Amino acid sequence: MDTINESESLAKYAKALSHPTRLAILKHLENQSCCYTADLVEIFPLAQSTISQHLKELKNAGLIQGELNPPKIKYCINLTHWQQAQVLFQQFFS
Amino acid sequence: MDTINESESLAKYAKALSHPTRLAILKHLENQSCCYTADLVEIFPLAQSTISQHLKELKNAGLIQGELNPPKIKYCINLTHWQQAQVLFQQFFS
DNA sequence: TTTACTCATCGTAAATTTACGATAGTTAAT
DNA sequence: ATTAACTATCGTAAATTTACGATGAGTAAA
Repeated sequence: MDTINESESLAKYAKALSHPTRLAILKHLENQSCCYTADLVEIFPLAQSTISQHLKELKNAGLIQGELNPPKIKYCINLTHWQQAQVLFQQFFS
Repeated sequence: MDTINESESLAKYAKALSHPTRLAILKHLENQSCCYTADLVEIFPLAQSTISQHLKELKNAGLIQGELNPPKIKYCINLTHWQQAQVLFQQFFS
């Protein structure tokens, strides 16, 4: 990956991490490994649609992935991109 | 620092890093150690006011600091907060 | 004091983000 | 086929972000 794309990817990941709710969702996914939207709606004082929106952004950034488990959707961390983000932040700060 | 403040700090740092221009500014400061606003205006195809705005956000996030060097202002990385951010991201991804 | 230089701030417009309630879609069970 | 459960999407309003040009503030030199 060239420098330009690295920078764009890093900005993309940083944006995904730039909201406390999304950080908390990721933190929760780290502990639980996976969870459903409804679990998060119970935890956070936010509407279901708002949680869904945050999940969508995390998914678009590549940090999580949704696995169909009808009628639920099980969200997990996307380890590949997660580790890529880890490396990019690490490189950036070193 | 407790978990709540850590999360807020991390979100704040992530937000500062969430724009490619700001990433590039920080990258440049890493290499040059310091620079002036005018230097950045020459490098980036953006108005001076826009650069100044990005610098203000980086300063508010604590990642850089401005040192008066009249009539210029020399911007440098704030090593204390920089390292704090580094640790927070590192902790988050581990 | 005037001029020149550097940078911040103001005012503003367009785009994006964040939140909500309401609605639609999907699948399993009845 | 209907219903129930779970989640995404739509529509929308308020807030924030990003960009610009214009203006203002501060200092050094003439």
